[in-house]
Amino acid sequence: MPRIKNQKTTRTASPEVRKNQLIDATIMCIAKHGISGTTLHDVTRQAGLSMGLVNFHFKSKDALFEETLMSLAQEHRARWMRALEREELSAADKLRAMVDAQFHPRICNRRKLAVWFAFFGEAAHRKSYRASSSRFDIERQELSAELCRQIIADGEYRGVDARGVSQTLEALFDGFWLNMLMYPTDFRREDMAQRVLAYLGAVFPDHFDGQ
Amino acid sequence: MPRIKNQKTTRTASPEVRKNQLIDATIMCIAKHGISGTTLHDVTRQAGLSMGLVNFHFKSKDALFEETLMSLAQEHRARWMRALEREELSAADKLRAMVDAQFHPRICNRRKLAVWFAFFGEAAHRKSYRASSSRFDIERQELSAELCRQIIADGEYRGVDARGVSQTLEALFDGFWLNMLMYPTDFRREDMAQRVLAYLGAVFPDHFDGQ
Amino acid sequence: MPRIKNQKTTRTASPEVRKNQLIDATIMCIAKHGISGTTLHDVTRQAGLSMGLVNFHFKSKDALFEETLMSLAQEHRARWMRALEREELSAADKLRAMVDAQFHPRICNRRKLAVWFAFFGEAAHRKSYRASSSRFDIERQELSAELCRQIIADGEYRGVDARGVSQTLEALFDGFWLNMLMYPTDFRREDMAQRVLAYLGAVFPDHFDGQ
Amino acid sequence: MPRIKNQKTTRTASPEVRKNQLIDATIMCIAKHGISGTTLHDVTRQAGLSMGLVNFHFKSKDALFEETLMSLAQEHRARWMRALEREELSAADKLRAMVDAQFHPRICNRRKLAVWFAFFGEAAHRKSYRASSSRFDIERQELSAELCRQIIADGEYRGVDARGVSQTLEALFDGFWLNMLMYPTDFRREDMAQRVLAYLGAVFPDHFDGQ
DNA sequence: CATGAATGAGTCTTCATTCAT
DNA sequence: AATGAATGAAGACTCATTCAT
Repeated sequence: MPRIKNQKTTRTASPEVRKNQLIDATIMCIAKHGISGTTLHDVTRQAGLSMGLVNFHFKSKDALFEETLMSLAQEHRARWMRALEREELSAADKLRAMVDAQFHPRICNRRKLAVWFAFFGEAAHRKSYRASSSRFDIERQELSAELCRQIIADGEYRGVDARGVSQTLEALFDGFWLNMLMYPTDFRREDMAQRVLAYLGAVFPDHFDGQ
Repeated sequence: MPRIKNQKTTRTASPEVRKNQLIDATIMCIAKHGISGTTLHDVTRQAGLSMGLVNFHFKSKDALFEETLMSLAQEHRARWMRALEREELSAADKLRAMVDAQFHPRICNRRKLAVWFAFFGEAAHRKSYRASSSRFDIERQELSAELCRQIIADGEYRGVDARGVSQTLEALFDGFWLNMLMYPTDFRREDMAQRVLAYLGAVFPDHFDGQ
Repeated sequence: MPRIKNQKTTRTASPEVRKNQLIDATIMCIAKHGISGTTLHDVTRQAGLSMGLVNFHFKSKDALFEETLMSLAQEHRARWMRALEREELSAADKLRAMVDAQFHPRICNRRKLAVWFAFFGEAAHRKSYRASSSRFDIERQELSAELCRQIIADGEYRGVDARGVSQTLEALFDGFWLNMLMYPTDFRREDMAQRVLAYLGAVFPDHFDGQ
Repeated sequence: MPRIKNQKTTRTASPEVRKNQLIDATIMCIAKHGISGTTLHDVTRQAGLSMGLVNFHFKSKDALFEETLMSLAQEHRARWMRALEREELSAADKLRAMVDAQFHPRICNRRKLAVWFAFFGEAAHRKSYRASSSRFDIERQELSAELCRQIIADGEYRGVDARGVSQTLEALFDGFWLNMLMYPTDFRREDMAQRVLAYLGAVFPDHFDGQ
C-alpha cells in the first residue's frame, strides 16, 4: 500500500526541495494519524523517499515537526499580511481582509486544521511549539487591535475597547476553526466568515453593516 | 522524584475508587506530558499504584484515555446543566449561567484546558474522542440556541439568528479556552467571561447591557 | 542458533540475579565480539532472556557495560586483597601472593583478558571507564609500593626506589596480560608469574632468590 | 566546529597523498573517539575531504582501519630498525637504542598510544589486526633476544635466559605504554625509559649500570 | 578524480500488555 | 485484587556504502 507520491524524483535534489517535500508529507501524515501516530516511516513513504532521509535533512523527528509548524505558520502569516500591505484600503477593509484570510480555503481546510490542532494539543507542554505559534499570533493580534483603534477613532464607538475586540476576534478565529474541524457539516467554511463579520457588525455597525 | 500521591492505599479498594484514582492521575499526566507522552508507568506511579493495575481495571490504555475524556466531559456537562435546571431563571440568566459555568475555575484551569486540547488534537483522527465530545457539545449548543430563541422572542431583535449566535458562543468558548491555555497572561479567566457577555450585550442589548 | 544458557529460568527472578546473569552474558559477548560488536540482542540471547530486559534492569547499554567493568574490577580486587589481609605473611610473601593473584586462572584467562583490553581500548575517550579501573589500580599500586618499602627496609637494597619497582610491576602485569592475549602460545600463563618473580629476584635477590 | 584541516586542497591529488591524508585523519579521530566512535563522516571532515572519498581510495572502512594500523606499525618499526642497522654500535647500545625508540615522542604520545590500544582492544576478535601487529612484534622480539644473547655471551651472566629477558622487555614496553595512556601524570614518558634501563641494569649490571 | 545526497539494514530504546506469584 | 518482572513489537536514529552528477 505504499502511497508513493512522486515516482519520478530526480535522484539528487537540492536540500530545499527535499525539505519541502518532507514537510508536505508530514502535514499529510499528521492530518491523517496525528502527531504521535506519525512515524518517520510514514512520512518518507508518503514522500516517496527512503527512511534515512529525514535524519539527513533534519536534525531529528522533532526538528522536522517544528519546521513543519513553522512552515504552516508562515504560510498563514503571508496570507493575512498581503492584505494589510495594501495602502489604499481602509482600516475596516483591512480587517475584512484579515477575516477572509483566516477562512481562505488554502489555509482553512480539514487537513491543515487537523495539523494546527495537533500542534495546539502538544503546545501545552512543548515550549518550542508555543513559541512558533505565539510570535505570529501576537503580531496578528496587535495589528488587528491597531485597526480597531483606527475604526473607533473614525466612528462613534464610545466605550468600545479595541483590545477586547481584537482578543474576541482571535477567539472567534480559533473557536470556529476548532468547530469546523470537529463538526464540519454544522460549521461550514463559507458561513464562518459571515459569523465573524456579523460580530463586527454588532460592534462597529457603521463600518460593518450590510453583510 | 516520583510524586506518590497515596503511599498508604488500602490493599484492596472498590473498583470504582481505583478507576477514579487512575483517571485523576491520567489527567495530571496528560496535562504535564501530553497524550503521547503519558505512559502507563507514569500514570500508575502518579496514582501511587502498581504497573499492572491499569490493565486490570481498564481494557487497555486507550480505554483509560476514553474514560478520562468522558469523565472530563461529564464534569463539564454537570456544571452547565445545574443552572439550566433552575426553573425560576430567565433565559438570559440561564445563558449568563452557562457562560459562568464555562469559565468556572474547576472547569477552566490550566491543567484541564491542557487535557481538553490534548484530546482535541487527537480528535481529528479518533472517532471515539470526537464522539465523546460531540454528544455534549451538540446538546449544549442546542440548549443555548433555544435560550437565544426565547430571548429573541422576548425582545426586539429582528434579524438576529439564534443558531448563528449559539454557534458564535461555542466558538468564543473554545477560542477563549485555547488562548487562555496558550497565553495565560494576556487572556485571564476573569476577563474572558466579560468578553463573552460583552458580545451578548452587543447582540442582545436589552438583555445584556450593563456589564 | 540461539545459544540458550538457562532454559529453565524461573519466570521472575530477583533483580540481583538477573543483573548478574546479564553481566556474565556481556562478558561472554565482549570477549567474542568486542565492545562495539556486542549488541543487546546478543547479550540477551546469550543470557536466554528477552530483548527488553536489559533496559529494564540497567539504565542503558552503556550502564550495563560500566557495571560489567566494575564487576570485573571488583572480582580482581577481591583476589589480591585476600592475600594482603593475611597478617602472618611477610611483605615478600604478600608481594608473591599479589603476583599469583594477577595470574590466577580465574582472573587471567583468554576471555577476561579480552574484555579487559576491550575496555582499555575505550578508556582513552571514556572517562567513566578510566575512573572504574583507576580506583583499584591506584590502590593496588600503593599497596605494592608499601610492600616494597618494607622489603627495602628489611634488606640491603641501597638505591632501590620502591615507587619505581611498584610501577615496573604494574607495567609487567599489564604487559604480560596483553602479550598473553595476543600471543597465547608464546606467553603462557604458567611462565609469566615466573618472569615477574625473576624480575623481583633481580631487584631483591635476598627475598626472591631461588625461583 | 568541524576542524577542517585543508580547506584548499587541490581538486585532484595523487592517490598516495590522499590516502595518507585520510590515514592521518583516522588516527586523529580514533584517538579522540575510539574505533567504534569514528565514522567515515568524521574522518573525511577531519581531512577536509568529501564523504565519498574513503570508499574511493579504500575498499571499505575496515580496509582504512587496517591500513592505518599498518602505517602506525611501520612507522614504529622504522624507528627501532634505524638503530639496529648501525654496525658500529655494541649489542647493549643497540638495546638502549631500542628502548629509546620505544619511548620516542613521535611514537609514544597520547594520541598514538590511544590508537594503539584502540586496536589492541579489537585485536582479540580481529585476526587481521592481530596479524598486522604480530609480524613486527615478533621480529622485534627476536632481534632483542638476539641482542640479549650477545650480551650474555659477552659477560658473566650465568642463568640469565635471553628469551625471558626479551619477553619481559616486551611486557615492560606494552605495560608502560598502557599506564602512560591511563595515568599520564604518574607515568611520565621521560621516566619510563629509565625504568626499563633500570631493569636491564638489574639483569645485566656490567652493561647497564650507571643509569 | 571528487562530491554529497540517498539508501536501508542494524541497533538501542520505549512501552503496552501479560502473567506467575 | 494487586504486584512488578518479563516480553517483544515498533520506532527513532546512525552510518557504511552507493552512485548520479
